[in-house]
Amino acid sequence: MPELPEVETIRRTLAPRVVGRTITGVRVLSPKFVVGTGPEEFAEAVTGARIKGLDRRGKFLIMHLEYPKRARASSPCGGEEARDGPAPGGGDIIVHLKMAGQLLWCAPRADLGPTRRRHTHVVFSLDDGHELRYVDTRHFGRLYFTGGDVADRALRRALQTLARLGPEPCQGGLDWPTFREMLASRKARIKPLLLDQSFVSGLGNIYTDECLFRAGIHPLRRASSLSEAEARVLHRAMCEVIREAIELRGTSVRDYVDGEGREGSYAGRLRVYGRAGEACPRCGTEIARTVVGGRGTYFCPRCQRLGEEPARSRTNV
DNA sequence: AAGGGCCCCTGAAAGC
DNA sequence: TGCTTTCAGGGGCCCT
Repeated sequence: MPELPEVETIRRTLAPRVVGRTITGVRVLSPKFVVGTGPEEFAEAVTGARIKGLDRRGKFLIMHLEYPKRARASSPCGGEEARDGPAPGGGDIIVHLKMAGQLLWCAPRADLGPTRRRHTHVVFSLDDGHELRYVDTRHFGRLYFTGGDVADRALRRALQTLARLGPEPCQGGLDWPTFREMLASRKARIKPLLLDQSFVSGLGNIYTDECLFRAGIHPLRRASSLSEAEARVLHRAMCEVIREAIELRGTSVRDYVDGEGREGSYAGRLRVYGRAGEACPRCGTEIARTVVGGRGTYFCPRCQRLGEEPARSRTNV
């Protein structure tokens, strides 16, 4: 469940290790993780490329590649065929870790244990002797190669999603008056809306619950029903939570580790997520758990009131 | 536009 | 103890 703070932490730990390095080899152990091109073509395409930069957008990691000038290997079918293949010498690698993906920088002989070994899907060899391994126990994550087949449905989909990401919820990505306006035109419930990456990008299930708790807003409130003051408080809560989580290098519940395999330490700071039945740190009421939009949702029923709309489900007299 | 449901996938936890 | 079932979750996709 890497969300913005985790992906940013991974980016920060990996960047100094891999930027400037040249990829000397690629092993694709599970073809389905590479989108946009076949495993052999992928390996052939990016071998020899230099990692020019490592960026993050929302929960996506973008590995910018730079290609040396090289003579096209002569095609067995003759030169004319080359135009139909993947774009020669081009393409970046876009990674989405989804639930449990890990990008690990390590020594080539590093033993990451049986579970990770079993779920190592792509291995990049770097020119300084290290490796960058893509490990994913849940098999949800993907590596998209932008130099691949432009007609590939999954690739196009991912690029479109990336292009349509909403602003980041903090660090100058979004000021609160704009946020207030964005909320005002939406009837959706606030939690699913914050999870919508085309609305704001980077929030996942954990931080959404934390932000709403901090702002004292019930996850089922309609976005447009939030007052100006509430919008402002929520905006501030998002900035604070994200900033603090990045400072503490992310939240490790289950699988998350950074680019060097280290856990983050924000888990101890979570106030509601995963704490059903425990006392609310603010008022002592038991933290409740419910399901919103199919996601486990934690909140304090006293600090986060649902004032609006009569709960028509079962308001026993 | 909004929302519900299913799917992908497997380790961990709960249930028996 | 050990086997079986349930659950978690980001996001695509389909349907209403």
